[in-house]
Amino acid sequence: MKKKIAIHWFRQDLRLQDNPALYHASQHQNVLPVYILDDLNAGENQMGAASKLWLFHSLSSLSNSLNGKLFIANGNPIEVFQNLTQEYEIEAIYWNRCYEPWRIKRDIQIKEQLFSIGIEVKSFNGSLLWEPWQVQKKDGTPYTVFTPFYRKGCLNAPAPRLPYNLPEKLNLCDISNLDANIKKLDLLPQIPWDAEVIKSWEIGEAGAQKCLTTFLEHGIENYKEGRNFPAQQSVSRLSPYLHFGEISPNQIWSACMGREMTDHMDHFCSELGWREFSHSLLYFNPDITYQNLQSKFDTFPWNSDLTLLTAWQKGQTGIPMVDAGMRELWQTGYMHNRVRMIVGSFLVKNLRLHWKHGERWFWDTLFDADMANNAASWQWIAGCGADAAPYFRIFNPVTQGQKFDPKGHYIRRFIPEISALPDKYLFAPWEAPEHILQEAHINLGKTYPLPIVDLKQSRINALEAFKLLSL
DNA sequence: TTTTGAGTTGTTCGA
DNA sequence: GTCGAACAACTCAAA
Repeated sequence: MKKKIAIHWFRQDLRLQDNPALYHASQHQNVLPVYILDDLNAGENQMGAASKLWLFHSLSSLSNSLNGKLFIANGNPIEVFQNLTQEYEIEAIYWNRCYEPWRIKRDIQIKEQLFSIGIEVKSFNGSLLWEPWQVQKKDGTPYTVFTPFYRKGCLNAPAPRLPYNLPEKLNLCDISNLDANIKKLDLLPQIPWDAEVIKSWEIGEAGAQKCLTTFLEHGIENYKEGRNFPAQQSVSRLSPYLHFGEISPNQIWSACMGREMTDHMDHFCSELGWREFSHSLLYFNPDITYQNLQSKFDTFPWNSDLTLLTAWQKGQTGIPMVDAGMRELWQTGYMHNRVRMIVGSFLVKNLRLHWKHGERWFWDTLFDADMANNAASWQWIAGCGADAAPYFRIFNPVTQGQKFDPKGHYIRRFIPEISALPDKYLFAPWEAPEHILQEAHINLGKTYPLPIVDLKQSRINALEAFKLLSL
């Protein structure tokens, strides 16, 4: 006699708490939790190296929480399910919805095919505060500007649901040939660069909860201003956990609503609103990962000098604030939000390289790489995205450094070779007199690069090029 | 249909 | 050093 089984398909919801699909699946007699690495359908969108590393540890953590009873597979999900249905009596498959275009397309097909062989599929919202189709303008079309999207659209819509409790019972299947070996997914890098990078993170559901608690106890009190200073501990760093679903936005939202509503809290909540906005943009414009949202940018004269790109990627541009950011990314799999804007503006406007190069690099190196956030944010900084701001907003990495890293803690942490420079020259070493450089043991062009581009001239050039677009 | 107010995050220059 | 203006013009969203 075969046991009746419901599958919970884990995707971007690697948690047990507040997991709507898992909660409902748990009401079946037996639950088989499954994770499938699907590089096949992902194609060009398959996870980058940093994401895969995070996933490895996140799955290990999840598998532990499930007493090792997580079924792991590598391949085409429909084939995995077909194989499982041949061996076991699968009653239903549960999952929480994903919103990347390729996943939507795939999931629709899977749902149809499973339906045709008599298996029920139930999907839930486990990743967004509001479904994209729930937040629309009065005329039924999607918002394209953040502020009305969030203030009018989201905040006037029904409040986000409260978090689900843990399933009261969860009878995990003891299937005989359970393949729970995460190693076979080949997620870890060939060259072992990972040990150092994951040091600053506690990956998994418990780590996500700690991260939230720490932020609400220490970071939120000065969030509105403090979030601009990369050397301060004022941002939540919840983004990778949110991407993989080790925590849900509803858990965060609900924790925020349970506290005093200050300006700081309001600002933090609006950042969750930005996440919703990015997902809405991607949902209604599925090609924003490669297509300018504003088509007038299609004729923009991008630079094609890829040696500049390499210097940017390696944190060797000779402009400390930019290099510090790029090295933080490489060394930690993360970059502070303020610095993301600085390095992004620099790539697109000063080096005038296509935003797509930045999008791809971030996709490969960020732990929190997320298709919606990444594409929407790169288009935003490039000026071709959903942005009401003027084209002449070009960040000056020197000014930004002086303003937001005034003591140079951030720069010195990531660029030790110039750490002996006095603050006055730290942000623009090329302006330092020779004797100051000598005292700091710096030989520009040898121990630290000369700037690969003239900030002032490249700004003027970019303004010219952008002006031509609006003609 | 027309009108109105407003739009994440900046920089530079000159008083 | 500090402050306000200029940098342009457009489109969005709602009344």
